[in-house]
Amino acid sequence: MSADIAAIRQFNRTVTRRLGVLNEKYLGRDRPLAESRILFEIGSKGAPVRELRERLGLDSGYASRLLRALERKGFATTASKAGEDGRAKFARLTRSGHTEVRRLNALSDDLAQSMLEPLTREQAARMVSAMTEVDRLLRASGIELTPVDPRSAGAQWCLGRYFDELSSRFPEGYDHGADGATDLDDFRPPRGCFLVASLFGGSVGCGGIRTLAPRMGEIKRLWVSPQVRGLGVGRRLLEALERVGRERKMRRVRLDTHESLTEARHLYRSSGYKEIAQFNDNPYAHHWFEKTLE
Amino acid sequence: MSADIAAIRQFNRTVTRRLGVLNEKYLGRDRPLAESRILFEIGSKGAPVRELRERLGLDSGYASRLLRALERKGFATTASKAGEDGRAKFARLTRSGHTEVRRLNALSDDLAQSMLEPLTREQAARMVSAMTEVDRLLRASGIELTPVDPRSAGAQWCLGRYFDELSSRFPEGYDHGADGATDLDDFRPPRGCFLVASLFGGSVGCGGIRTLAPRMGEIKRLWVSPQVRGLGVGRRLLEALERVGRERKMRRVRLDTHESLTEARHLYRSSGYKEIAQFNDNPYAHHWFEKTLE
DNA sequence: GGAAATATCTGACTAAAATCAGGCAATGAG
DNA sequence: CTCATTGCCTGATTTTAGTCAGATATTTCC
Repeated sequence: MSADIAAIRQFNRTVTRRLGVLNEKYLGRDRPLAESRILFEIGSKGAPVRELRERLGLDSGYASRLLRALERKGFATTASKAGEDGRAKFARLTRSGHTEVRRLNALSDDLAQSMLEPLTREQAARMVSAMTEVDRLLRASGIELTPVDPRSAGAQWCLGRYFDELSSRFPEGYDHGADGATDLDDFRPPRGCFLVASLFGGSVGCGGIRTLAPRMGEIKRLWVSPQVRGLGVGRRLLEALERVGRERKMRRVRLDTHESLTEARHLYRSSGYKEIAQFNDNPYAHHWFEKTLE
Repeated sequence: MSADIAAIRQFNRTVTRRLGVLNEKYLGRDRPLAESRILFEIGSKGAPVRELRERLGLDSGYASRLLRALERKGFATTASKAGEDGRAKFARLTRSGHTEVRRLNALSDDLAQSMLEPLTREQAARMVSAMTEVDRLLRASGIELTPVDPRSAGAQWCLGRYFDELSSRFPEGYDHGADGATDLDDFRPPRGCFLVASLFGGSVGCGGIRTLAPRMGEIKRLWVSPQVRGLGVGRRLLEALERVGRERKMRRVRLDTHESLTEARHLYRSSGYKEIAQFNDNPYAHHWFEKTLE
């Protein structure tokens, strides 16, 4: 275990030295690195200022200043989107901003190339596959679960994605209205809890637990963003929700699922859930599960 | 290939975001990060100021300032070592500097721990082994070969290590004097060339080529530091020296080696060298090789 | 011994990164 | 309609990082 920690520290040292040097050399050449980073984050489709700040971990004043600098240089514009919250602003790249991002992308490619160059073909292949693995697992380990109000922006965003996905995966489609009007307040303390999984300031999953009856909980709305599937986020959410249930003195938790959601069914089975008889009249449920909490 | 580059860029993004945040959170809490880094580099045994500067890539003025700051805070002292070059200074930790480094080490361990924590046992094991691999190969790709004067500090340092190693590996020991006084000037242009391999500002390997006769070169002093063995540095040095030979219009290169240096012999064979009859009277040589340059 | 080179230090300076307090406009709850 | 909140902006200010041109002391080369 302590050998693991030594290995991670060694990795940390090497990587920050090597990437730090290269990043500055390639991307911070004639402009502050923070400006390049924010240009990247805006991306071709633009992004809400709010999100830029969160993703890069910037103070709102500082973020504003950087955007203003980009505006002065003619690389980006920010404006509030018509129809949406007029306070929130949205940053977009201008034409020359796009050009600039392409230039940065080319530099970034050179940077990557320069890391491969000195290696033999075999070493390069091994490095790339190890990097892919580290990237995957580092993202997994960077995901944090936070209890939030189910009406909060993050929770709402996840639920939106979740319902979209149900519509596209259920052969019969999905109508949120028909899904027995679930009261969001059920997922707020003290009757329940709603968790959001987040990575680098963005939401990548959610799940809620509510009280069905005394000592009996129900888990619903368990969703994991496609970009982080296979990293064990679903299981972490499930286990965290069960922990909440235990704290609330629940003895059993139930949940239901649609036939087409096979990964979910697999997750539930392997987490100790047993299939039981139908316990509700959810028109989209085909399987009903229950687990006794220790 | 372009997929490889995309993978590296993704790795770069994830890693700088994740490690950057954690490093600042853990190590830069109440002091500039550069100060923490320099404290680390001084280490428990102390270090020459020169080396600190090189390892961290700092301007001499800036390094001096940082050391002064640490001195003011009572964490380190710098003084010239008695008996050694009076211009060069040596930095040491004070008692409270040691305490501070221990504190930083503990934080660093926590940091590593925090990366493992959210993962399952299996994921953690995979991440650690992938990190070890990335670290190895990133160090390999960070190694640069530079032609230098064989009398330069870097070259001399490597040669010192090299001769030390010969003394400890040859059963009969090694006396540099007996090794047919090789003139260092032979390895300077235009008659020859001396390469040093360096990583993060430190020297980790070397090798030289000189002119034995018109159109005939000899490679000598090929050495790779134990800390970077197995990364292909020896082969890179050898190939670079051959390239120099080609540029100098040499048609063939020769070299000799001691019986006990089996890895070297393996390297030469697999690089296209053929064993030939004894061509010199080096008392420490048992095998003589030659390769025709294309 | 004198000139050139080396190793560090100092002062003056700049740029980048970041924080803080206050301000304004849009929004939402009551 | 009012008032607290939210999202962003501005000006003032600080900290961190880094550069550059000498200054000083020591060593090395001739």
